[in-house]
Amino acid sequence: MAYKENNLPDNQYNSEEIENRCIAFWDAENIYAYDKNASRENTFCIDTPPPTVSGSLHIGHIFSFTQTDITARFQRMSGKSVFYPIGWDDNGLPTERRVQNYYNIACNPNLPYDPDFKPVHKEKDETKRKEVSRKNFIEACQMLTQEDEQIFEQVFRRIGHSYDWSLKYTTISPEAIKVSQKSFLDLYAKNKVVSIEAPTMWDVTFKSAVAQAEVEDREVEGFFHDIKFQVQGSDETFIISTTRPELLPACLAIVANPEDERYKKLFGKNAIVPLFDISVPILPAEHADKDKGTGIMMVCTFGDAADVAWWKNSGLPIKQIIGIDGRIIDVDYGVGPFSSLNPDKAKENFAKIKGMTVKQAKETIFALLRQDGALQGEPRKRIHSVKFYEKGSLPLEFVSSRQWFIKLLEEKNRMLDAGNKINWVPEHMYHRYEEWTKGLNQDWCISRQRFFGVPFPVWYHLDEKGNPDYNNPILASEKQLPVDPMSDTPIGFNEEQRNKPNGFIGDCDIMDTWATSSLTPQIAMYFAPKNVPLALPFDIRPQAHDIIRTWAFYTIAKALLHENKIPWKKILISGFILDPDRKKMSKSKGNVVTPLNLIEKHSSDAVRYWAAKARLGIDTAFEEQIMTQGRKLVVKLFNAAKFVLAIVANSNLASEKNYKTYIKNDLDKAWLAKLANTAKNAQKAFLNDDYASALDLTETRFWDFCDNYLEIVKKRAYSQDNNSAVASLMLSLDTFIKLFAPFCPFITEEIYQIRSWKDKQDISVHKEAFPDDASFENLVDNEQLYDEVVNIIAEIRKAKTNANKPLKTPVKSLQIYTTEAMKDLLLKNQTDIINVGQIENNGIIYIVADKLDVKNIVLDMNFISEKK
RNA sequence: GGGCGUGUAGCUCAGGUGGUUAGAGCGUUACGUUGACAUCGUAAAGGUCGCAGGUUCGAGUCCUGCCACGCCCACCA
Repeated sequence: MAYKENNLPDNQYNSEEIENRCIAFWDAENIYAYDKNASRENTFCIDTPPPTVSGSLHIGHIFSFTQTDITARFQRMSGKSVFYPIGWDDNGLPTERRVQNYYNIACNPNLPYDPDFKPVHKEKDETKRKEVSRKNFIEACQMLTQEDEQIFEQVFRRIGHSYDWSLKYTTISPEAIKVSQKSFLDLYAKNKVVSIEAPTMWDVTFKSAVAQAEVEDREVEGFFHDIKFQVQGSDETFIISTTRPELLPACLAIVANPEDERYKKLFGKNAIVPLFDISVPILPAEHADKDKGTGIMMVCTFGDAADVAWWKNSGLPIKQIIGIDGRIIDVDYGVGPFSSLNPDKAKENFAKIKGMTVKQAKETIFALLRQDGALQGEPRKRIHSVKFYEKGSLPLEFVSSRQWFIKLLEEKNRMLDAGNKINWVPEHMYHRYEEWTKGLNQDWCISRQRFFGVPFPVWYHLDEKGNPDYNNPILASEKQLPVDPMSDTPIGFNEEQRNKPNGFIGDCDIMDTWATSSLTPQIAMYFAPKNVPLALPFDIRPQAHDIIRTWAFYTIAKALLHENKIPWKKILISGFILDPDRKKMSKSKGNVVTPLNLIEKHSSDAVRYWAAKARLGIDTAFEEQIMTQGRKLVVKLFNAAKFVLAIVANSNLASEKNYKTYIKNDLDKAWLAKLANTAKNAQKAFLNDDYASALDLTETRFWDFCDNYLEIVKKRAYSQDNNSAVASLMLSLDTFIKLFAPFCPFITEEIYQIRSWKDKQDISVHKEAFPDDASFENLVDNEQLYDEVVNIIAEIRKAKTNANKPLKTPVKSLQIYTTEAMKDLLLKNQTDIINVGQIENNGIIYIVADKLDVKNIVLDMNFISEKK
């Protein structure tokens, strides 16, 4: 397709027009298509982060994704076939939460499917959420994510990311589900995944298990309650300080440090739990700290991870009183673990908290303790940190349930090895990975009691009484994938046998979203054309540092367990965008500076410039002024190009493709030597993953071009003998648009397309080779000449400015001190100096010296600018 | 408590292997507008390079200690 009807430069820079033109052109010409015929060595594979589609795009996304795009574009210009897929991570809890709020619905898996239900967006709906079936809920999730994904795609296209959109995937797509389920089956076959019933960290709001990596600590206000316990069969008492009095009925035992003299005498005896009169043993335990609280504590099922750890070795029964919804469940005080010495009293007190939330139960128990006289003094306030699910609002509880776990604890050393083989940029980010891996203390819980995600490809036999046999799951065969055990039937059964004795049930859980996202390289390859030379390890994984312990860690784990390989050779860690107060930028403020607003205000190229200015791994404060600076650069590029094109149009070389042969002038060659150096250094910086330096170098040289070189050759370019100057300007412009192309793909493409010396082979600047030494062969010489001329001109300008005179004020005379060798060269090329400095005939006196100096500049003080 | 990072001009940031008067952009001030410039250019002011020691002929750069800030992890009755 033709890039533009009329290839003349526009009068003014119009970012939106150029952006729309480029996007349509790139799309039509498939500029960024992955070349499947390239060999693996000639392919650059990127494991792109699939953004979570659960709301709006944040400026932080634009920041880091653009940095990756710059790298991709450089690699493409270096001759690589770039495998640059994009996907949307749409499965998982964030999506469910957004869907619940957006449509004001909630999933109730017990309801039947309603084919007529259509979700409608509800703005600030205060009414109770409408309950819908699992299938209706999943459909609502699909509907909203598709809408969100279109918006994401528009923004990513507008900012000029060079993905191959034909490789687009979503993590909830049947194909991704297939890859993810296959991964599960492979791990099962390798005995790396198990289902066990055990106390697990549990979010009561989302009613789901969570993994260690999704947990964060938060400082909350709590109260120490001092509670008096009586030793059974004696008058002795002791005080326990606890922040969780509501767990009193779940108390299993009392423990103190074995070395604690105060309590040694109690070991072997029993204590009476107040209010419930349950007799519990008093035991020594290493994890009890003499100096904390009163030195003696209760172990409950389950107050925290220490309780879980201790319980595992204790042989004592579980007393679970907190249900999956965070409310107190019913228990029997007559028999079993809750047996009370005074069942009526226990039942009466327990009835008062049954069904309550943890918070309500805490208050009720507090009041009961006070009434009972077991409470000593007033509760004491304390700030302590408590574990939360990162997306939750209530503290995590430990709830015993059956969950699938990937056995990562036994892989710690191999995980450390694998991490070590990967090149971390910046290097110190490896420490985060290392520390997290070393500190791992639980296997990876991958089951979630949610709905919108990848189902486990698993069913269970039901025995004659209808009880499931979890130890011998029925696995889907690979040919069946993707499979939903809640609607698909296992091989060898018919649907009639579902939920019937001697029949089967489906596993109703779904997988942790990371269980699928950790397969992004495999998913991307699955979506690629068949029989292409793609394989692990990919070349790079770009990502931010907050998800090293999740995305990076889990992806490394999967590649290791499945293929015994590292997933990528290099991981590039981007920094964060911070608020001006240096906190991580909040979503609320993100509303003010949405990516699209910024693009419209400053242009895509300018926003990209802003992203490119930041170094990898470094958090930076958001500063919009950098986009303003970027826009100035883009406008300058546009204007300089227009100027050069106008000069070329008036020359003999207007459509001369082989213009380079006309470059003969010493000063032009000296300038080109500077430019060639810049290209070489920019390339070096790129190869070092330092795109920011590449931009700095290019930008500096470009302003030098505008401020100095263009001014120097202007007169000569308009003169009769102008071929060398014009050709040099052509080469300079061609070089600059290639150097800037990875950063500013729009303006550079625009200039590339409207050049008069473009021919049929010139498809796109983004298909051109990045400038190297060969581009300047035999065209560079004596760069020192250029430096000297620029210095001389600077001195002349300074003299004029200091005299408060216009720059076109004529110079009557000046003395140039320079070396013997340079003197001849300057003399030979002095026309340019005379032109730009407005120096009168025979005004320059050369004096041989050790180094350059300019002295005794005499201005024509009678000169008056015409305008005044 | 452990680990990592950062601290350079009013602001945002650059400153391989230690080497002459420490840089850029923005902002401020003054002047100008030269054949492209929704402007652009020229120039000026502005820094005890967090603090204190040490190594060295020489330290923003290397070493030690301290301070401040940020992030990650662990503990948390």
